[in-house]
Amino acid sequence: MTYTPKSEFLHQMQTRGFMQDCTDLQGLDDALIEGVVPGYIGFDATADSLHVGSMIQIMMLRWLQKTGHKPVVLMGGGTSKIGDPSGKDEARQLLTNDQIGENIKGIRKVFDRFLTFGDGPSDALQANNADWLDTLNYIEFLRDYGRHFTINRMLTFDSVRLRLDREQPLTFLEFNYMLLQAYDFMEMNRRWGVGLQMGGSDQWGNIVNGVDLTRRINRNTVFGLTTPLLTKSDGSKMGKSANGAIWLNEERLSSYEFWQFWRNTSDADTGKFLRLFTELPVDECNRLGALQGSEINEAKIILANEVTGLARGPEAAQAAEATAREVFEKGGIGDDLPTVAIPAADLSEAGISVVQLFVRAGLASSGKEAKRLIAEGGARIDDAPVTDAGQMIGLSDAPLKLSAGKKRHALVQRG
RNA sequence: GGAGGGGUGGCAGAGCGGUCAAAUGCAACGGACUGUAACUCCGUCGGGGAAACCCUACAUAGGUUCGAAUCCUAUCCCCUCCA
Repeated sequence: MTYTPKSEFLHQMQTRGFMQDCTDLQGLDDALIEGVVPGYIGFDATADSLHVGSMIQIMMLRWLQKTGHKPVVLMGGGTSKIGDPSGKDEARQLLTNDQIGENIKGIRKVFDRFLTFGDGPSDALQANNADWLDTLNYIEFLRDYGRHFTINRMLTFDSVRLRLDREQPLTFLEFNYMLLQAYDFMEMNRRWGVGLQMGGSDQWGNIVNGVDLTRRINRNTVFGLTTPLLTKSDGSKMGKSANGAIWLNEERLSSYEFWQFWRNTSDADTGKFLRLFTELPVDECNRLGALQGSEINEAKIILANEVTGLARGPEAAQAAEATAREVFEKGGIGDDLPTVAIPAADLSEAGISVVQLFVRAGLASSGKEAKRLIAEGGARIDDAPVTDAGQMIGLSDAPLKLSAGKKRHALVQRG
């Protein structure tokens, strides 16, 4: 019953663990063998970067390109204007066009690392759904497309049904997201012959709607492919750390910290992450992931190097590793540690209080927290425990190493 | 439109006049153990201050009280049942 794909792309996807569901596995496989298939994934333009939660989709686009097809990055410039579709939290504040434009630029920078853009047949293409959604006319939309969606069917989709079952509100706006996303797919099929939409498994319903709509309106057969919802072995969603999200661009998160995130992968996830987020051969990923005891630490270093290499460049990965070895294996100082310069204007005669120092260095989110850290004995300066929260520290041009616990370090100097 | 229930810290969820910066669980942070892992255990967990101490907080705005997350009034929002 299980179909074994012959195309290089699907073969990779299947063996590496990217595949959850496909609308028609064999059909897609045939299309991929027959010629170049443009495939897209949509990204919200709600921040100026993406974080590791999107890595799996990014890698999928990269594989698509690597196996000879055409990745299309769809920026949700249009859909981002109406807010958060799945936000059961407080409504997100509306984004201005300028903000969305800036966000798209930032996200593009992330993709420039992973994809090759251009005009060639398998070069990546960037699209923005504002190009067609902004001018959409409600009446015409209803007349031409609304007729193709039945409420009966939409109610059967998990994304809708679960919400209704749980008696959580599902707004009309949110409900319409599905239609807009279906419209995106159809429009991109019309414009560029896009034949595949990928996404997380939570997008399944939206994707299927797009496939149906494209068939009805354009009379073209297109496909959908979803990835499993990625969770860590302890069941939590991946991508968050002490300081917040693990961003892919360096303006938001230093390469050293990015590297550390991967270095700290738990044993149980190492093999899986290697398969999903690196391009090492699957056999190698499996071998590394199966290492036992402290040996698996080498696998984690490889993971960190590979992923950091992709997202930040090989030099960044090397620098991060060198610093990590220096800091963790020798207890020294590495150049690549996050460095914070404190302007001389912020220093008094005696310097700056330790508490403030830790806050400024980003190792504590408030003075209270810094004091707590000190009281608990977790705060160190150049490896000497800080005992007095009231202590004043004089800074010079030579950096001081601040440590919060055993893992979090930063450098501070006068600047 | 009518009747009832409810809005509490990052989340979940107690409290229902003082001892409440608010039980408990999860998450987070520090420590012990280790392999920069997991598990377990211990501690911490609103903000400012070196400290004494002070300041914000239990949907919003008022009020009653010596004293309110707790009572009253109005407003907003959510849920359930009926029409």
